[in-house]
Amino acid sequence: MQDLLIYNTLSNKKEVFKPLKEGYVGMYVCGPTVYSNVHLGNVRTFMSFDMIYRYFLHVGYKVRYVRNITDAGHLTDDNSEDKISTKARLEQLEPMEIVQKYTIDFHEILKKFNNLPPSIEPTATGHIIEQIEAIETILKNGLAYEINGSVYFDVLKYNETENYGILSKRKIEEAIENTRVLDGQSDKKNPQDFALWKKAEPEHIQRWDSPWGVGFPGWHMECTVMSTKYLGKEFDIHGGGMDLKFPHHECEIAQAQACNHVAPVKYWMHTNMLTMNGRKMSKSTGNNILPDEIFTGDNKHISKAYTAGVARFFMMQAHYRSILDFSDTAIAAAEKGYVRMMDAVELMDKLEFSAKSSIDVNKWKQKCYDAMNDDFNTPILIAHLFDAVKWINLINDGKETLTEIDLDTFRTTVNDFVFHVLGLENISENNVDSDKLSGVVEILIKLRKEARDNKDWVLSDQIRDELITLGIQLKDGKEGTTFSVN
RNA sequence: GGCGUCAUGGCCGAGUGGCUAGGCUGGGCUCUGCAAAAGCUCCCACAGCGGUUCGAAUCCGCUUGACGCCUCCA
Repeated sequence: MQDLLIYNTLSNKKEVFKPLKEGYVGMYVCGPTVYSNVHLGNVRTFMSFDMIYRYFLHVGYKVRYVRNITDAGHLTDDNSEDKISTKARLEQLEPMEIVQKYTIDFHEILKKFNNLPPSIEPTATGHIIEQIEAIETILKNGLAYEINGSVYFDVLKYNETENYGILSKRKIEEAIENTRVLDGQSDKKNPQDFALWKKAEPEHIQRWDSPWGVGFPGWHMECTVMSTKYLGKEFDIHGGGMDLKFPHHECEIAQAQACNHVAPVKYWMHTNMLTMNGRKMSKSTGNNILPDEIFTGDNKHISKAYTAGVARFFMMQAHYRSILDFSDTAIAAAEKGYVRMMDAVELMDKLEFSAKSSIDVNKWKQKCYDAMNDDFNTPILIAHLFDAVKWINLINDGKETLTEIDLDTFRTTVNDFVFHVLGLENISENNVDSDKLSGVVEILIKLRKEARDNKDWVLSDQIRDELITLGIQLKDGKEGTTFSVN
């Protein structure tokens, strides 16, 4: 297997990926808090890791991909209540009804974007016992303290022997100086300390018994517990959005270290933000666009509807570690390129082989793998795939040739990268009525050919123009006329 | 205020110390009844100011600007 470079945010360098166990990959990605609809920015992160998951599978790794559902414990701004409970009260539903509603939404959206489901999708509420056990271990190890029914992680104590800030590159001493002291209501010894367990006030709906009384777990605990349970005390990759680096992932490291006395993760991977109007998409600020609004075009930021495939292609054209700015012109440009690529891929099936090859297929194929092996560089991969698009058209025109073996390699490689690695789908396959439609269009093409043979340009152009208003484009070539549906 | 990231041609977006990313748009040509599609081709950018180097968009420093995190967020 060729070397695969991964940018590790722990070292801020590209490193050669060496799995803990040869041939196996353990990957944990922080999933959503299911208290509202996922927006396009959330989708980008999961889509990036879907691509990474797909590539590992493609090159032959056995992957256990764990992605959690946060259905409890995620605290609101004022730290008084968790998000699920707040939403439950607002919508007058059971917390688990909120969880169910938005979990289903999450799954449906990701499916539309052709994301593969993870191997395991554990929930925070399903691991309360494990979380309590882990908190007891941390208490026993002297790195947490209980006050008034809540348990907090003792960051300063931890920092005496370990490095709190190893991931986010913060220095705890400076952080203390720069932390605003809000008021005296907190039980924490130090503002940097974070909750492992929170006491539930009487009005709090989600609550569980614990050695410290009735309460609920802190946000960071679930990921530590579930990653350990399903991937081990040490595992290969932990991913998530850039904005989770601090405090969430920093806390995860501290918790795992406090429990198991070992650094939990070999490679930390962080995906960058999707912006709109130059600002991060965010649920709280309202600067976001929902997937369904993309599909219907019903959002002031876009001029028309776009398919999930186009949106996926748009995101794959940028590197996962770069900020990507969403705009109507950007996604419209991506759509054109996407359609051109898909048309070529479809045309590829009809190509015929020759006695000689005029293209070095194996060299090109290697370039595709080199791109992906360099920290999953999908923009470079797509650039190479557009070389393939060009060749497909040229072979079709008889200006380039491939032998039977080369053509076979070529087809397999294109299909592998376009469909299996990038996870794109061919739009025409989604068209249920495509058989009937193409039958009708073929009739019109035949009628138009008769008109053209009779030099009846008025009729032939009328057929062509009226079809184009329906989004059906005729393409006259040497071998006759074909069409595409937009 | 602290920490961090980034500044690329009309737009979107890759990138290595010297050799054309790619997509979209626009111009020209081929093909075509005319178009479209497809192909070929042109428009050779790298925030500013210094420095290192035979040579830097790519390394270093400073300036300016943008964004992210520090408080819930993928």
